Amino acid sequence: MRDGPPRSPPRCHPGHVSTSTPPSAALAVRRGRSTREDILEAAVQLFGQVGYRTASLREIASRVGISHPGLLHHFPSKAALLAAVLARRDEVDLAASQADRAAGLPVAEVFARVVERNAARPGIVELFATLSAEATAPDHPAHAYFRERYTTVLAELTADFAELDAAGRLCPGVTPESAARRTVAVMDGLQVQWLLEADRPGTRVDMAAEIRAFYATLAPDPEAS
Amino acid sequence: MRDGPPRSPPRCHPGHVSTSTPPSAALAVRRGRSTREDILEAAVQLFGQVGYRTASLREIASRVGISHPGLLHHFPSKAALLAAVLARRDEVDLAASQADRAAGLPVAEVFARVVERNAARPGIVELFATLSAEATAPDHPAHAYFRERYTTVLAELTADFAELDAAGRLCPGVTPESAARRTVAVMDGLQVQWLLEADRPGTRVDMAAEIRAFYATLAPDPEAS
DNA sequence: CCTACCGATCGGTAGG
DNA sequence: CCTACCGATCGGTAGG
Repeated sequence: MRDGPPRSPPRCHPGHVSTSTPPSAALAVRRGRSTREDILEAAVQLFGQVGYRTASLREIASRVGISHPGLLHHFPSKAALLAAVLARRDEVDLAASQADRAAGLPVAEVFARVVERNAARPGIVELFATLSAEATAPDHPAHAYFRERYTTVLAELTADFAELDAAGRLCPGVTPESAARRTVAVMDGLQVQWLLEADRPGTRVDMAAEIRAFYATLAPDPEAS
Repeated sequence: MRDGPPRSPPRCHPGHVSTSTPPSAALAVRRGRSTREDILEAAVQLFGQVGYRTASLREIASRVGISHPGLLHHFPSKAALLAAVLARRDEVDLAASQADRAAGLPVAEVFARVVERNAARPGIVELFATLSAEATAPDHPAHAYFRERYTTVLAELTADFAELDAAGRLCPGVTPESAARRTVAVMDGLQVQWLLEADRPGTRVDMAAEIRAFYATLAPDPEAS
């Protein structure tokens, strides 16, 4: 039985390849773009599709158009590549969320936008859904990362809900910590449903809408009534 | 780098090994118990710990005390073993839930008990959390299984919530389908948090309590107020 | 960045 | 249920 990912030709980025590109330019097709970036992007995709452990450096390298020792020239080991992928995601996501927060958006909206951005990039959702389950194993190279990530996110969210609670806007009977856990859980769980429905676009969950509706049951929008 | 599971001696079942067992009986230690059962149990554990793709037949076989071709005598392929594991779980879980329903327990309690049973068997939780994320890939051998599973569970739960809704007991603004999706999502998401907290028992999520509290925000218990 | 190679491990089969 | 083996694939290294 074959379980691996289907082989695909090296991926190119939109705008980097045009029909007028002469065949002789094929080898230079990545010119002007860092190989490191290409590797990171391909790694996000494959880690997301098959998980970290099943993904092979050879497959990632081939999608970028280099050999696998070539890849190891940029990242000294498979675990180092994973770490770089995770660090990159954190940078990008954190920056976007902080911008939203700085713009004065309510916490509920900041979260809904995170989900909205995710829904536009299935590869990222696959990556985190697959990895967070895989990294549940204590000897997984991303185990510490995900533990810290969840601890941090839960603490931040708990603080946000505690603020709402102090303002009397948290539903009675719901503790800030419980609200935080549930919010993270709903986000994670909806992603699995969403991924499983990838091939029936019509009936797919609208993750952002669900999150907004869910949030409203925890801390009703004061302007809504 | 080594990513695989730590090697462990063949597992024995409580009650099957006593300190008075003579060393010469070691090879016959499985007598009286079906090898098939032992294989299934070991497979649940390893699939849960490292995922289906990373788990090896050799490791499972060695935990049972047989060779890997010996394992293939009982299950003709790795995918067949996975199918058997999933079928077994469905049998057991379905029977327990139907008994609870037949006993007249409200839907909320039936679900809380599913979670309670899960919390007592970390291996099963690991199995489903890991597999459901892994099986998100369309070419995974359990992809169809999990698609059907989610479709079925969501449909059943939606029907349950529609009944509550008809009785006027569903929170306003929440559709039965949305309530179902959220319930499943919270269960799945809490499991990931719970698994990541495996080594700090004190602060671990109480999954069943969270589910009960969550459910109460969707369809408040009429006797509670 | 390459070719060439290493030891290890994989699922499955042959043949008993 | 076993030993012995298969072709394929893995992460990483040597050496350039």
